[in-house]
Amino acid sequence: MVQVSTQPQQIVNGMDDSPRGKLLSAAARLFRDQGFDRTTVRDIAREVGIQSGSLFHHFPTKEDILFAVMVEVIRFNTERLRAAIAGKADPAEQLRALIRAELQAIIGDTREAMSVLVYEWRCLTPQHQQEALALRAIYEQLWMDALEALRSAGRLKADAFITRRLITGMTSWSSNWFDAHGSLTIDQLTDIILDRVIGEHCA
Amino acid sequence: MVQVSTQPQQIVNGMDDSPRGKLLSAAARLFRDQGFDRTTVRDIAREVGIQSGSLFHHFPTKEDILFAVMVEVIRFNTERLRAAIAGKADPAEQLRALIRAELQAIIGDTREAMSVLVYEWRCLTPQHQQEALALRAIYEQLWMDALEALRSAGRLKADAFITRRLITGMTSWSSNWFDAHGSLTIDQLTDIILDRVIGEHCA
Amino acid sequence: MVQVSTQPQQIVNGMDDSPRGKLLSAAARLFRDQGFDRTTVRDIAREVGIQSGSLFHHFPTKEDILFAVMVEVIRFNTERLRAAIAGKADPAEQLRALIRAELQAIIGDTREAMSVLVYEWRCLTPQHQQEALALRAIYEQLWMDALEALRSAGRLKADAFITRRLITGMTSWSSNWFDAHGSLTIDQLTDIILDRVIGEHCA
Amino acid sequence: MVQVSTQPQQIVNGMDDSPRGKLLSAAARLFRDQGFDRTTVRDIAREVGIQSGSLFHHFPTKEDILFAVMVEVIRFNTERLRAAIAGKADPAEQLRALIRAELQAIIGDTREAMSVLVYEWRCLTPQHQQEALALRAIYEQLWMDALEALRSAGRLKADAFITRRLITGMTSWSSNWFDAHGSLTIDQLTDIILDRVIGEHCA
DNA sequence: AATGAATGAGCGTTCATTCAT
DNA sequence: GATGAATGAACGCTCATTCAT
Repeated sequence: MVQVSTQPQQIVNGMDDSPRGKLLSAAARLFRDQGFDRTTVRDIAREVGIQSGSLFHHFPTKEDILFAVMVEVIRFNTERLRAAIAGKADPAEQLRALIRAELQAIIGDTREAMSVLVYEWRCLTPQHQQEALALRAIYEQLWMDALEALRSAGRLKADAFITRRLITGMTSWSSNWFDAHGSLTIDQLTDIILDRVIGEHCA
Repeated sequence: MVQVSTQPQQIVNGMDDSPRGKLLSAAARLFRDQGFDRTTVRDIAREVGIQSGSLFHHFPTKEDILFAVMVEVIRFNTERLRAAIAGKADPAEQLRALIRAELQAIIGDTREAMSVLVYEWRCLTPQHQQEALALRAIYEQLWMDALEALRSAGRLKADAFITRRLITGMTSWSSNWFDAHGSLTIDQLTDIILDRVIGEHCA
Repeated sequence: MVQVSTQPQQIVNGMDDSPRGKLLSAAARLFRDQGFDRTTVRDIAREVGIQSGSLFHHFPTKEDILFAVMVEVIRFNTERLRAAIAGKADPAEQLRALIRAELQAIIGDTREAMSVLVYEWRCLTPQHQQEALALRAIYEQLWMDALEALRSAGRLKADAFITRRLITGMTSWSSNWFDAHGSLTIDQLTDIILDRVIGEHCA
Repeated sequence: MVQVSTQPQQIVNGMDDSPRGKLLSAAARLFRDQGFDRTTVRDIAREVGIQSGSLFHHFPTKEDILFAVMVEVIRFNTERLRAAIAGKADPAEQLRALIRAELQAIIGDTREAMSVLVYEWRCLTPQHQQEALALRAIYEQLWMDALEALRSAGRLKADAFITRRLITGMTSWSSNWFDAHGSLTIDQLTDIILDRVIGEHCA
C-alpha cells in the first residue's frame, strides 16, 4: 500500500519540486479555492514566483494547465487503486481497500486536484474531456472488476453499476464535510461506507 | 405527496411566467449548462428576449440572479419536503418520502437549479452564502428530525449526521448518471438508497 | 463627372459623420501611416475619442475595421469610375476619364484608404480577401471594357491586360511621389500617362 | 551583363552560405510572405535551425535584420545596374539595359528582398530609413544619368523625373502580376515598357 | 420599464529581448 | 557562439455595469 500523508504539499508524481510540478500544485489549489474561471494566470504566476508570461513556456494555454492537473491526479490515483488491491484475494478486502484509497484521494493528499476534477470538468475542451475520460475509464474498471467479483461470490446483491455510483456519491461528497482534524478517521468512514454496500448483518 | 412532472418548464413558485420568473428559469438553465462565470448577462437577456441593460431593472447584479435562483429552489424544495412527510407518522415512511422528494428535486423538475446550487456555490458573495446557508439549515433540519426519530425508534444504528451526509452524496451524485429515460425509475432508486440506510435485512 | 476635393475629410459614402464613419476615416489614416499591425485598437479609439472597448460595439474585430475600410473605398471608387465614363462615347475619352478618376482616388480624396488597400492586403483574412477581390473584379471590368473598346477601334496596339497592368503601376506608384501642392496637376499627369498608352505620335 | 538565374537561393553577395547570409535569406522570404510585423524572431530562428535567442548574436534587434536585408539588396542591385550599362554608349541601349536589370531585380532573383524593400519600408527606424535612402539615391542616380542623356540626345520628350517615376511604377507593380512560368518573357516586357518611354514610332 | 452605446478594468496571450549557464 | 528560461510591456478582446434617452 502506498504511504500517504495529509501534508500540505502534493505527492502526485508529476507535481513535484520541478517548476512544472510547483506550478501544477499551485494551480490545483487555486482552481479548487476560486474556480478555474476566476483564477487568473497572474494568480498562478504570482503563487509560483514568476511573471505571467513565463507560464506559457510550460503550458501553451491556461486550459492545458487544468488538463495537466487532471491527468496527473487521475494517473496517480489509478496507481493508488492498483497498489491498494495488489495481493488481496478476498473481494471484500479489495472493496475495502478501494474505498479507503478513494477516500484518501478525495479528502487526503490529492483532495485539491480531485475537487478540481469534479468541479471544473466543463472547463476542459471537448477534446481534453475525451482524453481525460479515457483515463478515468481505466480507473473505473478497477472498481467494476472488484464489484463484479463480489457479486459472483454472492456477497453483493445489488447491481454493480448502481452500487458503484452510490459509492462514488458517498465518497466524493465527503470532501464537503469530512474534517481531517475531527474525531472520525478515514478508516472509520471506510468501514461505514463498506457497511452500506455489504453489511455484515446482511443475510 | 406532491405531484411533480418532468416537463421542461420549471415549477418553482418564484420561477413562473412573470418576466422575473422566466428570467430565473433561463438563468438556471444557462448557469447549469455553461457555469455562472461563462454565462454572460447577454446570454440571459437574449434568452428572455430583452436587452442586457434591461436585466438590471430586475436584479442589481448578475450575482443577485444566481442568488435568487438558489433561494427559490431551496424554498421550493423545502416546501416539497414538508409536503412529503406531512401526515406520515412512521419514521421509515418519512425517510422514504424524503429520499423520494430529494431525488425528484435533483433529477426531476428542479434539476437545473439544484445543479447550480451545488456547482456554483462559490460564486455567491460571502454574505449571500450565509443567507442561503440559513435557508438550507431549515431544509436540513427536516432531514435530521426524521433521522433522529428513526434512531430513537431503534431503526437506525449509525450516526444521524453521517447518515444524512451519505444520503446527500448518493442523491446529489445521481444527477450525474440517472437517466430519466432509462429503465430505472425514481421510485426504484429511492428504495435502493433507503435500503443502504435501513436495510430490512439489518437485524 | 463627380465633384471631388482634396479636403482632409474623406468623402466616401460610408465614411461620413456617423460614429462608424468617423471611426473608419481615423482607422484608414492610422493604417496608412503606421500600418495595420502597428496600429492598436487603442490608437483608433483615442483618435475617435472613445474607449478601446467601445470599438467593438461597431466592429467585431480589428480586422473587420480594415475590411470595412477596403470595401468602402472599392465601392466608392467603382462608382466614381462609372460616373467618370457615363455619357462618354469615345473610348479614348473614356480612358482619359478612367485614368483621371483613378489618380483622383490614389492621390486625392481617398488616397489614405487606397494606400491601405495596397499595403495591408495580406492583413485580411482569406475569406475577406476573397470578398474584396470580388468587388475589385467589378472595378477592373470597367477598365477592361474601355481598353478592349479602344483596341477594337484600332487605337490600342498592345495587349489590353498588360496595358492595364502598366497603367495600374503608373497610377498606384504616384502615391509615393505626387505632391498635391507641387506644380504638376492631376490633369497634367493624366495626360502624361494617357500619352504612354495611346500617344498621338503613335502611327 | 550579370548572369542571373531564377534559382530559389538568393545570389546577393551578402546573403551567401554563411550563417549571416542564410539568416538574411530566410528573413527576406519570411518578411515577404508574412510581413515584417507578423514574422517573429522565432520564425526566423526556426528557419535557420537555431534558437531565437541566438539571433541576437548576429543582429542587435529584429529591425536590424530588416535593415540588413534592404541594404544588401540595394547594394547588389546597384551593382547590377552598373554592370548592365557598362560598355554601352547608346543611351537607348542603356535604358533598355536598366529596365531589364530592374525587372530582373523585381521579378527575378532578388524579388523577395525587393518586395520587402517596398512593403516594409515604414518598419525601418527613421535613422535607418535615412541611411537606406542614401543608398537608393546612388541607385537612382544611375537611372537619372541615363534619362538625362537620352533627353539631351532628343530621344526623350517628357520630364526625366516624371519618366523615371512612371517606369518605377510599371516595373515595381510587375511583381504583383508577372508570371515567371507564363508566356511573357522578361525581355518582352522590357521592350513593352521601353516602348512606353521612347516608342520607335515617336517622331 | 426598456434601450443600446459607452465604459474601463481586466482577461489570456504574444513576443522581442536579456542573460546565466 | 549557442542555449532556453525568463521577462514585462503591450496586445486584441470581453463583459458587468451605467445612464441619457
